[in-house]
Amino acid sequence: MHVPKETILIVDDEVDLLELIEYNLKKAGYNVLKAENGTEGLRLARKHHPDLILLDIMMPRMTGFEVVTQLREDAELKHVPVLFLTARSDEETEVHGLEVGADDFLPKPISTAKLVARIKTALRRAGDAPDVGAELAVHDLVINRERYLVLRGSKEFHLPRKEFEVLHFLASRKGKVIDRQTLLNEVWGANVFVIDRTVDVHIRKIREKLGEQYIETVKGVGYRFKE
Amino acid sequence: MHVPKETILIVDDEVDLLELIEYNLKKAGYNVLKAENGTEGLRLARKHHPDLILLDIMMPRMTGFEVVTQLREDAELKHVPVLFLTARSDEETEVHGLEVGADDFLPKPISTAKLVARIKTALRRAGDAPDVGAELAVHDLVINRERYLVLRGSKEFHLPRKEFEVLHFLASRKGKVIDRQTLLNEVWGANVFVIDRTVDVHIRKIREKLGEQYIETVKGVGYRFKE
DNA sequence: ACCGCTTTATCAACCCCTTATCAACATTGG
DNA sequence: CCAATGTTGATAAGGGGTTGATAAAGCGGT
Repeated sequence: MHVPKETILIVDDEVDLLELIEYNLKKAGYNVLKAENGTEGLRLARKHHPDLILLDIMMPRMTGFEVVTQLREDAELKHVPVLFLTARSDEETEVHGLEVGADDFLPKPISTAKLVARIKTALRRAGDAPDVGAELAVHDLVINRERYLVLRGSKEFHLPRKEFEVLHFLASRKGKVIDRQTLLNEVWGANVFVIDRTVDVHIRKIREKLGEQYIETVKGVGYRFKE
Repeated sequence: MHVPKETILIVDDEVDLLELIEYNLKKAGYNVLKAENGTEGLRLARKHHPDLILLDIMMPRMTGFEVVTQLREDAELKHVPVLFLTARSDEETEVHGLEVGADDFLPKPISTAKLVARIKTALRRAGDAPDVGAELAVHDLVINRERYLVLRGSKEFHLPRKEFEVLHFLASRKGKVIDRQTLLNEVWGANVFVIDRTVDVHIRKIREKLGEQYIETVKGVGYRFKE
């Protein structure tokens, strides 16, 4: 069994440190992406979906806090663990960092052993989350996330992105009733200005293509993928 | 809407510190369980399923490491977040602690603000994981809130929203008599203009579907879920 | 211009609340 | 002790309003 290496994004404006950490993490077996400021970090995160992000707080133009805030609003990135790495270790900063949605708060400098231990821990936790693999088999369907494709037997269904994401989200939590707001938060991303009637339309489109037998309406509450 | 407070188990052999932390966490709104050694801590954990465990490492008879190892082998407790809290802050100990399955590693002493921030973060992450505690088993019924359905054996009952909420509220307080006004406040929400005869009708609907054997009328007072 | 996402509009279903009536039981006056 | 009356809950039924389904059109990007 070959385990693909996890990818870690490091964002720090001190280039020397950036390269030192990169060296150490690569030696520990990770893929590494680098960014020298928050804007670039966000861009790389959205493009490559790293498994974890190491983030400096004090950076020109955009602080680490702002980066995390933006990450947490993005449906695709909201569950990526973020570790703050900074020389500023005053209490207020730390508390604020954790509250804004970071997963850990590490002093700078930090030994490689400690850093790797913290990274492993964060990745392990993220692995506990309902993060399904590339394929999700449910009922007589196979939902393949890599190929954006749904299979029933040998028949292929090509769903557009949002429809696919909605189906995938419901199927990955089959049995559970999901309310529209949760769907909007998880599939569309937080504070995106979208009316929740939109969800109905996507549900209907999915039912048109796959049939009525999968998604059940729970009036006044939400939708559920039948068990 | 009622939000049950999270329960935190503290395990430390220094009684003074135990009580100090207890005081601070209670003030922050948590339920607190205390244990003065690892064995007792494990016993309490298995009995009460706390939402988070604060664990000292250096304790007589059983170290924190051993406690975590045992916790991680228990299916019911393997996902409960564990925060180590200790005066020993040498690197080897910390790395080992994280590797053995702890979620965080905090120096002792620590300010209340930092401690609470770390606790919140750990609980938030745990909340992302699948939630097992959403089921309420009572009599021969299983009331599953996240699936919004009631099971008796293999038979499923789909109750509309209000009926479900009423049943769930009564069942979660089985034995207690609940008067109509309380039901209206808790299920319908405060300051909603609804006549309390409405409650009767919903009770009747529930009885029609599930039978008479669950909800008992206490004349002049309210309703009670039979024990 | 096509395609996918979102909104809007209309319609149908059904849930929730009310109302009305009846039954059970308690209370009061004779 | 009994009848009359009041109180309280059970039951049946209907209307109003909320909610979801559906069709269709607008919109923005590729």
